[in-house]
Amino acid sequence: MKLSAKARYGLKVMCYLAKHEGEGPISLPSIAQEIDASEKYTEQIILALRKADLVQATRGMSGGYYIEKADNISVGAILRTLEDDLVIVDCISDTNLCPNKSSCSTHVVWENLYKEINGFLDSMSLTSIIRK
Amino acid sequence: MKLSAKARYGLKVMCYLAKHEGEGPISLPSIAQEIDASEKYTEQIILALRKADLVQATRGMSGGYYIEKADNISVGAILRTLEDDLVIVDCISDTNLCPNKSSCSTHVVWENLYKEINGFLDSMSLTSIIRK
DNA sequence: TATAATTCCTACTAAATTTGTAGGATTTTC
DNA sequence: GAAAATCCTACAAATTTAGTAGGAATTATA
Repeated sequence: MKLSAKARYGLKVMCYLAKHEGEGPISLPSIAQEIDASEKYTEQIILALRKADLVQATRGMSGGYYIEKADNISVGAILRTLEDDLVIVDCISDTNLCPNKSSCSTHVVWENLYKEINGFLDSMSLTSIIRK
Repeated sequence: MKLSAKARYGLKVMCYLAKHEGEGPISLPSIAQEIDASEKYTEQIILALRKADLVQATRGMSGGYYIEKADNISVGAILRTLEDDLVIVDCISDTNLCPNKSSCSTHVVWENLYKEINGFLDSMSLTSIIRK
């Protein structure tokens, strides 16, 4: 039940971009340096975030990455894209895996824990966590 | 952020034992069959639970495992013993890892998420989840 | 129009962790 | 003393995570 490095770095990236919202694109080297990871690794993380439409990019010289509305981006949305939808136990997403779903005492626990985690993380926006 | 098989099987074991509280010791082969895992693997899981004092055992012929007070055992306590204390990110337990703890926007998120998860799981007793 | 700085995309490798197996020691009942 | 059980530790296989690498495509600017 450890959070992946991808998710940890990813949220750092998003915080950094959120702090500089409206200042134009920020280049990969700057971001990688800020979060203290290699450029190549950082790139992969941002790629995922961009494909989930949480980050915007402009290519070419003087391009880079930026965030559009930090206030509308929840921590939950970020972690779900980097952490396999935050599915903590497969049986809650793939119902075929759990034929006796209704009679299983543990299934209820996983399902409620899943909701708890997601509810909590969705209640936090990027802006809310950077101003503290 | 996946729960380990150990934790999943472990909670199943505990539910099974809780359902038979007061009926005397239940042998490893019975438990392994119930949760659909090998005896050797099940044994390791129960060993951990016993060392955490969540399960009692009697050795020798006609021995086995049993639970004392299912009502006093929280799901949180079970998962913490099988899941590295439910520490989702190392910086929340090993403070040396996070020198800039106070200025780090993400640290607060992990810390609160940790509290949220533990609080939720601690609020559920074994008995509460098996009668449903 | 060439060049440099940038993002985009995919494949692969190394390290770490998880999952599960195995073997034998110890204890207790009958 | 034999059988049935728990106890304990070491190890192997499988899976996942973390990180590296290389090159294609795009764009500003000199």
